[in-house]
Amino acid sequence: MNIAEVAKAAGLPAKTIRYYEEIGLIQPKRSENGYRAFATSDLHKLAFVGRARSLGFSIVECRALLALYEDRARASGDVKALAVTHLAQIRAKIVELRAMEATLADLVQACSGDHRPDCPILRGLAKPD
Amino acid sequence: MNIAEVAKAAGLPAKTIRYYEEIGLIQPKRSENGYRAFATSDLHKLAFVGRARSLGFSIVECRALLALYEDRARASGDVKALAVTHLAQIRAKIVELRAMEATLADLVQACSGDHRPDCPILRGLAKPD
DNA sequence: GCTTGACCTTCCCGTCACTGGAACCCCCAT
DNA sequence: ATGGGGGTTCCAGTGACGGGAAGGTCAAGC
Repeated sequence: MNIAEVAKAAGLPAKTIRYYEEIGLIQPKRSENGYRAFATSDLHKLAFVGRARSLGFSIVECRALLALYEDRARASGDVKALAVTHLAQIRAKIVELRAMEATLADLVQACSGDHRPDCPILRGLAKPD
Repeated sequence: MNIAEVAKAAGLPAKTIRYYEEIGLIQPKRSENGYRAFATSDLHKLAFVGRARSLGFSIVECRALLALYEDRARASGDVKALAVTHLAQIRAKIVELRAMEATLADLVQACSGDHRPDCPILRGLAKPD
């Protein structure tokens, strides 16, 4: 398979696939003409990484997950530990965003939003309270 | 005021303040010895930007907010429009993260997390379902 | 056989908002 | 004079790509 076909099948841009090769996530063979020649296993890995990325795992985490995926002697506890840590990060981020949302929603709600210059949003940003 | 004092008062690292000067958010004067000499108005702007950043506004948005903050003839509607747009982005991000959280929590919940290799998390990442 | 256009390659720069570090200058106290 | 704690500039790196240039390759149509 050439890169465009794999890109379509894995749902990733070709640029991203080249990048993943560059950082060593996959090692596709090369045809005589220099084109990347992807095996089915490469496609599986790319789809795997794509899904992990869409769940917010970093590239470093994806690399670890991929290693576990490839390791038939893995312990599921190792996978779960990674996932649990990442889940905690997601939840922390949600808490952070919800705090921003609450503050901002209050400010927006207090602002008349007309042509006059008086603005509770700017006042809120200008003063610590 | 020198940079360390302003950094403490504004709650920003000195490095960040230098960066904000570099990109033109502030224009502190210079003392004869070449040190930055911050006015009270510089401190206010930095604190303002710091709070806007902590609400997730990008630097570009902060620049716009700062311009409105400085403009006595502003319309509060312009400020509100910026804030509303940003609020929508925050909410979209929360929705995205909650979807990740739900999927990941399901996978984690299904995984025994022991020494055995069978792992629903890896299976979930490997297959589109 | 030649051209055209779609594909592929590498390489380099830009993104965003900083952060770390090197190398050097300035000021004050001992 | 020396030491330490400021300050300064400049350069490189972060994460995960994306855009675009310059050029090689392939299949189809004329």
